[in-house]
Amino acid sequence: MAIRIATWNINIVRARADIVEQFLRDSRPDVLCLQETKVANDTFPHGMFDALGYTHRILNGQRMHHGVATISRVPLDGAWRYDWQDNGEARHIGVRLPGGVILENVYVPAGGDVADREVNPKFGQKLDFVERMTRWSAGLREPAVILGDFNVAPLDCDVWNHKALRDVVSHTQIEIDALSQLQQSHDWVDLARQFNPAPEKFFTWWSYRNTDWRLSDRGRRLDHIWCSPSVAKVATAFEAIKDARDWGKPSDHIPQIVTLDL
DNA sequence: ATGGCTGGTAGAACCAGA
Repeated sequence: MAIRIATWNINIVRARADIVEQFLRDSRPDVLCLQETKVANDTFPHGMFDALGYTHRILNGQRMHHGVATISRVPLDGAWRYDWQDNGEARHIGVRLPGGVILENVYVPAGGDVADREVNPKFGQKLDFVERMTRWSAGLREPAVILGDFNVAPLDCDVWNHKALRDVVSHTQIEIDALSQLQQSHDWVDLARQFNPAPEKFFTWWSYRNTDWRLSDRGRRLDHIWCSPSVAKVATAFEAIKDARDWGKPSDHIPQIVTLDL
């Protein structure tokens, strides 16, 4: 059975009703993992998803900040939520897909402005979050997909200008090393790069502050879909919907979709 | 040209995003 799984940092789900609907009508993924929903669970916009047939929803939201949601038109089994910062922020949901593979939807902390945990506690929290994820991942024994906004662009070709960004949070060596440790802990396969190998440039986020984001193309690849080696063997297609960066009032991130023949 | 924008909240000469 083929299942298509999407991830999208939606940057406030209630502000994006029109483009979420456009995406679901056009692309029809089976499962959509959202990050930065920025809405409490009791005010989540359920109606728009029901109307499109996405009747299975697992939420981990909070008012104003962070928040993830896993939304599906196929039944999901189980739900678990990890707090890798141990500070109550809503940044993770795990579910089990039909067929048994688990799906982990994560919003890694952005990490603030300064790449120094002594002067910027948010940067330390980001590194600690990834380190705790790594400990969890090292003990994981079942086939899995882990995806979402990891807020790290690891490769030189994951940013518009490697030299210009090497001291900028999201592309510093210490973050890249932390993400590499996480990846090695389960031999996670980076599906975007399986289908679009380096050194091809590949971005998933462009700042709102570029007046012509497509022309200046100052992007970064912050959003990722990783999977266990056994799952990577049955990944048959990968799409990034770059046009979504121009839809209506857009998110600054674009959706990506993987097809798995489970 | 790393903030030039955006949305939400509060009623800000603000905050966070990354």
